[in-house]
Amino acid sequence: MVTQVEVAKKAGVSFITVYRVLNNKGYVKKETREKVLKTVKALNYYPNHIGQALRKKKVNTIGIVIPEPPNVPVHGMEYYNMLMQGVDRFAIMHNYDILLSTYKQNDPKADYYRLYFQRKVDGLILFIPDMRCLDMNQIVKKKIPCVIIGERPIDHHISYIDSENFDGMYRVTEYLISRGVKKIAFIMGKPYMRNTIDRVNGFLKAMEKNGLPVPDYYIIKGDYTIISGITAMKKIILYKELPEAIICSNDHMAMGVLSEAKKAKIRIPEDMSLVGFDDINIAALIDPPLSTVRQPLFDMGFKASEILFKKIENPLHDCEIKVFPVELVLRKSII
Amino acid sequence: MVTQVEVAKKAGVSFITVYRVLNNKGYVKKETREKVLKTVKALNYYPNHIGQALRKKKVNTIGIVIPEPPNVPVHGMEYYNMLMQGVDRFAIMHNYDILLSTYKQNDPKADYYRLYFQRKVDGLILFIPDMRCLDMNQIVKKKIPCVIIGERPIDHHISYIDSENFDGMYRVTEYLISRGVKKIAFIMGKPYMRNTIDRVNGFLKAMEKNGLPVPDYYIIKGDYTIISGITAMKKIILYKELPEAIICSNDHMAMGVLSEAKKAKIRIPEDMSLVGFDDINIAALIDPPLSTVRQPLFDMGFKASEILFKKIENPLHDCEIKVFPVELVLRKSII
DNA sequence: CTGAAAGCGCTAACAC
DNA sequence: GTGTTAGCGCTTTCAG
Repeated sequence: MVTQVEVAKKAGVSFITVYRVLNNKGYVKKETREKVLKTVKALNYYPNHIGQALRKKKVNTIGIVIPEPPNVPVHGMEYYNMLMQGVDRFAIMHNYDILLSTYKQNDPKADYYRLYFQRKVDGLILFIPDMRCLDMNQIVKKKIPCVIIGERPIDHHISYIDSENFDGMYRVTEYLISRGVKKIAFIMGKPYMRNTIDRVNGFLKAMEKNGLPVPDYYIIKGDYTIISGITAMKKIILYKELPEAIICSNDHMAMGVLSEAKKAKIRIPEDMSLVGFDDINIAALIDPPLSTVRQPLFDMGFKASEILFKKIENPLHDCEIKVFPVELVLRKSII
Repeated sequence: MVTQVEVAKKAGVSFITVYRVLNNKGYVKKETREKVLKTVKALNYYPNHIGQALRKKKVNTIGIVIPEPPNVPVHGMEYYNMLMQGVDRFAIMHNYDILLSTYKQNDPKADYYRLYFQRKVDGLILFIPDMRCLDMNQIVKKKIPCVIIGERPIDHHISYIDSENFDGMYRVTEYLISRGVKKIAFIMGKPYMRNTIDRVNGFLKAMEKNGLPVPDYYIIKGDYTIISGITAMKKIILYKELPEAIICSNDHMAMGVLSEAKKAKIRIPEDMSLVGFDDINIAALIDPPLSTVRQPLFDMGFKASEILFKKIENPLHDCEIKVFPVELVLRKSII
């Protein structure tokens, strides 16, 4: 392995000079500097990150904690990728790398903080953590630099990023109503997730405000997977009367509904309007293109990265909370 | 930060005893062992990975090198995710973590090996690297533990994983021919990629073997993006006569073709059959569901991880090459 | 302008 | 059974 010392030997100087040249610290004679740089190139020397890290107590690495890919039914991998892009972009700009850590969903033994305690990372970004299993006290007690995306811890000493789930559903429901739609069914996501609650409440609020009744059987359970959309639609088809619209808590379930509707020769949007949430890439490509609510995922990831970065560089930095606005994306699945 | 020494102090032993307990090395009295374990728990001590790494010259981390997500037109993020799942599964089983590194496509200055030279990782898996910019001599000269997925270096001292691209296209073409289809157009991927060449050759071989002519204008350029599928289809529509089938080098382009076909009121499969490659998740969900060729992506990632692991644990381990068979997935887009 | 020496947390060879 | 000591590659303080 090529070390400072080796470079120094070859260049006929002491290792400290090598250090100074590479870190622009202290004065080094021009010729010496050039000689050093030449040997660095010649030997293909890279500063050993482990040595640096041990000394500086900083590894310049961010940990992203994410459910195991096979169990990513929540919004699909695409959702996570978009967030990750944002995180990565900011991280690269500030010389951080990204370490990936997956955990099994609903596993009470999942060790969300391992990478931090091991000092493999300087801080963590948790993507939609399973709040039933996450011990959030640790974050505060152990002062773990940490940002949560997609959930909202009650503890006000924890930074998080989310989007206006309530508002998005509220607005898209209002839009449907403005188009004359009255009988609207709603398919929910996993019941223990905060965004599930917010989304259904946004829907209910809009209905209530417009004096529209929502019978119990118009609120159908789901779990964010395509298959749960299919199941829900099967149930709905059995109703005496089709709703005029179905709003789904995410795009995946809307796709399940759509495929089941096609089987049953129910035309979208002629017979029934359909709405999703998230605006995953496929949403624009299916037939008919899906109306949905877009979250600024890239920006959310980017911001999370930024907050975490500040916290790492300055542990006294206050925790930050940022809730991003969402955007209605109206496509042909709505009359 | 909690260190071995602190644990030792609290437990009233020397740090080496702590080390022994945690690593099951040498003999430690039962009572001492228990006392140590208790303090480890009490203090929430985790061995500092950086200290270990410096000493053992091993970071237990695998680097995955991947094009920047925004520029992942090749097969879409989904493709990479599936590979990643496989890599991750094996890695976790052997106590490795995964560090992500992105590079800009077609950037001659992209530093593919940085993470390794910095000792942030013990080895690298390159996902479909841009062979125009990759200096492969380095892998051999610097003995970088490395596995390439989706490309085939000519140098026989480099491990790689790929799938039977030629065979897949050959078989799917033969299948079409067996269904009575004769006039088949083919949309190519990026010209500098090995799998592009293999796929088009598989197609040509099947056509040739069956004595079917392929006029030049039936081989259309593309670059694996949806948009290039759209462009290609626009061109095809202008032909005097529609081909009886279009085979695309990947599913994304097939989706582009499909959406353009719908606009032009060309029915799939009644007016024209359509075939993709990869079997990304959406393929089964679009209308009509897309016939395609599936690569065992998870297994490919898993195997890559395994080969890399062997190479890291034993640098003398021979390089390995594994080409996975593919599977025809016949759906309704074919007559 | 350049260098010597100490120490980050851990492991491993060697004493007691 | 338990402890001492040296050293991994780097940074930093203090000398010259």
